[in-house]
Amino acid sequence: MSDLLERLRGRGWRLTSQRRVVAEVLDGEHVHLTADEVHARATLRLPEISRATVYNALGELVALGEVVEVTTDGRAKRYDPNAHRPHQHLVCSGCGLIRDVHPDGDPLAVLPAAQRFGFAVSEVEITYRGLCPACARAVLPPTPSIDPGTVG
Amino acid sequence: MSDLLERLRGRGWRLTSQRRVVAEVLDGEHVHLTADEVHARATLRLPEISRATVYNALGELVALGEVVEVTTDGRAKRYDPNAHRPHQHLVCSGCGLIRDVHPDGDPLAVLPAAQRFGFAVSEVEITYRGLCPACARAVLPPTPSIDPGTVG
DNA sequence: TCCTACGATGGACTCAATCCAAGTCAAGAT
DNA sequence: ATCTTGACTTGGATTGAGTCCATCGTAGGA
Repeated sequence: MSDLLERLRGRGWRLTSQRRVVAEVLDGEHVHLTADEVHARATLRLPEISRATVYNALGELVALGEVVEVTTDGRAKRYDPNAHRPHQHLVCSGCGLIRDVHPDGDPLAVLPAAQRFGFAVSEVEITYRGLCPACARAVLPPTPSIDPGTVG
Repeated sequence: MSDLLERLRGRGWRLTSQRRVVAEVLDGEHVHLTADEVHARATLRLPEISRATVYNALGELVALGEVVEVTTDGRAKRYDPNAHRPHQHLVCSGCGLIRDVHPDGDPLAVLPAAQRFGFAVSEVEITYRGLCPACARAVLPPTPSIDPGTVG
C-alpha cells in the first residue's frame, strides 16, 4: 500500500490526506466497493471528505492504472484495486458477491479472426454468473429428492 | 417479428399498440439501442408513447427472455433482441459501436473448478474491446512508418 | 515561512431509471 | 355489438449515480 502511495508520488501525484484515505480504503483482496461505499469508509477516518473528492481520487487512480472499474450490474460502478494482476469476475446472481477469478488460457484467443470484423481487439472483460454456496443453500430445499407435497 | 408478437400473446402478454411498437423497433441484427433510443424511434410511430411505458415493455421483454440487457459502458443499458442465439459482444473503444460475436468453444469451460469457489456457475458475459476499422484509421497516421516530424 | 498552483468542498445540476395515482383500453363475457 | 374489469399507459415526481463549478484550503517547492 505504501508502495502504491510512493509510486503515485513519484509520478507527480500530489499526496493529500483525502487521497491517502481513498487509497487505503481500497487496499486488499477481493475488494469491489462502490464510490459511495468508499466514501462511507473514508468518512470514518476523515469525517469531512466530500463525495466529489472521492470521485476525483477514484477517477485518477483509474487513469493511472492502479484501480479498475467494474460494472457487474446496471447500478453503481465498483472499484477494484487488483489492477496489476489480470483477472476476471465471478458474481453471485443472488447476493451480488464478487470474487476475482483466473480462467485458463488467453481469453482473447477464443475469438477467431473472422469474428473480429476488422477490429484491433486488445481487451476482454468476462463476468461469470451463478449462485454462491450460501445463496444456493437458501434456494434449494434441504432434502430436494422428497416432494414437499407428500410430507406432513 | 410477428412470430414474436404471436408467441408473446400466447404467453398471455396483452398486446397493446405501445408494446407492439417497442417490439418492432427492436427488430433486427446487431441492434443495441438504449431505452431512450427505443423511445425516440417508437415516438415516430406513436407520438404519445411515454418513457415509462417503454421502460415497462423493455423490462417485460427481458423477463420473458426475448431481449437481453447489455451494459458495455457505465452509462445507459442497451437492449439486444438477439436473445435466442447465445453470443458475446465486441465494442469499439473509440465510437462505442457494438457487434455480436461468437467465440470458439464453451466460454464456461475455461473456468476451472478450483476457480469457482463453490459457485454453481451458469452464465458468462464477455465483452471484447478494441478499435473498429474506422476509429483505427482516425487514430493512426496514414503512413505510420514515416515520422511526421521529418515530413514537409 | 511564504507563495501559488493544484486539490477539496458542497451545492446545483445532469442523466438514467423507477414510482405512483389517475385515466385508458384490450379482450373475454354477455 | 356492447359491457366490464383488471391490466396497461401516462406524465410528473422522485431516486440514485455521477459530474460540474465557484470558492476556499493546502502541499510542497523557493
